[in-house]
Amino acid sequence: MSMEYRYKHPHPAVTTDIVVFTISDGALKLLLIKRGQEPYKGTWALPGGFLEPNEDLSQCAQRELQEETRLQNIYLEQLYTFGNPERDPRERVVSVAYYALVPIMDNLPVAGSDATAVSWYPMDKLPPLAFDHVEIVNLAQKRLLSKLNYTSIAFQLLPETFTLSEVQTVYEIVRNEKLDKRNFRKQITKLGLLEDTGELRRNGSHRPARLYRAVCRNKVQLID
Amino acid sequence: MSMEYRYKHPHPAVTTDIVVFTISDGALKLLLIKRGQEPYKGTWALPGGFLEPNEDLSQCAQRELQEETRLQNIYLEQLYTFGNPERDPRERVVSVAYYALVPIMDNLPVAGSDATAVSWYPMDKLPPLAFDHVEIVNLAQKRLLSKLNYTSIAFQLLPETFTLSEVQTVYEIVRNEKLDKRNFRKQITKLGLLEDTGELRRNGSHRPARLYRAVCRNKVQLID
DNA sequence: GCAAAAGTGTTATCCCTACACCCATGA
DNA sequence: TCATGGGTGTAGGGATAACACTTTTGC
Repeated sequence: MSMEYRYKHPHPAVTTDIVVFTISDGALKLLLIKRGQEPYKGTWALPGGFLEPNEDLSQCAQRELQEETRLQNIYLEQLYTFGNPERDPRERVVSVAYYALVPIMDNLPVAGSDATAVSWYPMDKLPPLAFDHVEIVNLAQKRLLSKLNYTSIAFQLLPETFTLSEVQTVYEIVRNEKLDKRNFRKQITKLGLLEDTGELRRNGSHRPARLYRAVCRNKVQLID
Repeated sequence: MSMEYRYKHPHPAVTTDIVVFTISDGALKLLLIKRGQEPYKGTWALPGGFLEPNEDLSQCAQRELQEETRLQNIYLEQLYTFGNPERDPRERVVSVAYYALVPIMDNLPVAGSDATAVSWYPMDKLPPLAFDHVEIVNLAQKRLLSKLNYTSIAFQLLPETFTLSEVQTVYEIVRNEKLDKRNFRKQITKLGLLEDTGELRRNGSHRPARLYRAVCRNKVQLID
């Protein structure tokens, strides 16, 4: 394809970048991709790419996300749009940033579609990032933290069924503080978002834990 | 200028649209502009326009806002980015929406730079809007309402100095409900955001009201 | 029986809500 | 003196925060 696209006025390129969070090994982690081309070749960066002519912004983010993780039904929300004229050395690029939450899993998928390196990094040990991606990541973390307080977003970081201790762990890791077990359970159950599955999980050599399900896992809602 | 801009891949046009709110005559009002050209010629629309090659997104919004209102130092915040491929019939347009808050004024400026009609509409009597602007306006109103609860954004709708009753009026109009005077005053003063100017405003035939100033009017901050 | 995580209540404090009257002024 | 909006306090109920022991299981 050597076709050219012509416009009477200058048009910036538009991309989406996705901040993909998950929790594993007791830490909040971020999905990064090692760039295979200039600029910033060899530097870690957020997954993302150019907007196709006939897709909506969220479709673009979803497509890019799936190309990197092969994951379906991942929670995805628009974060902010970054348009500093200098943010990409090649040309003017406006990037619509999204963030995504991948549920806790035993085997985190990282298979990239091509030979590029893909890896989960703990938020407190991030490598240097390309472009203005540090800024995007910081904003996403701030948003996640504050949404935890007034929405049911935490369940997007949990699998279909989970124990109350696992919910508490999500809150503790994202907020980076220990919480009181009894108070936490009172609060979280009072919200009416949890349904007891009636099943138990027998884990190690200790009392089994009740398994719960989020009443509406498909939509994040305001609470209180 | 008959110059053409060429790209190897299709690039959408990028615009900003601004949802400009103010309060007057006891109602939340929105600044609208009657379109002078197709598409949607003669229909009311949000102020906004194309991103220039060397300006940041917020600069673009600020510039468009100033061209319509001649106002400086207006609070401006990015809202959301709209990119439905069908949202503009001419070409693919991605619009970064902002919202702006204009303080209560006696003489609201509406002088457009050119001959276009510019007008403030009460939110409960909006005319039909061009493009997807209804959607943008609804989202902005929702955002304003929720930010009122956890930030000091209300002071952006007030002049330099103001009475407690005026603050209460802002809350009542945006939230569309009456509030208890004593409880409101206790809450708002407890936040530590208000500074007593020591001056009084003598208004009508009643006791004069104390005038207050927002401690940090230049930055909107989280409260609680 | 012992280690390890699950589960469970009470009390003191703070915050929110409901509610009604006096004050200072201009006409 | 009257009409108008400005200004003030208290009491009851509900939410929040601090705090420790028993239960169930696997080994």
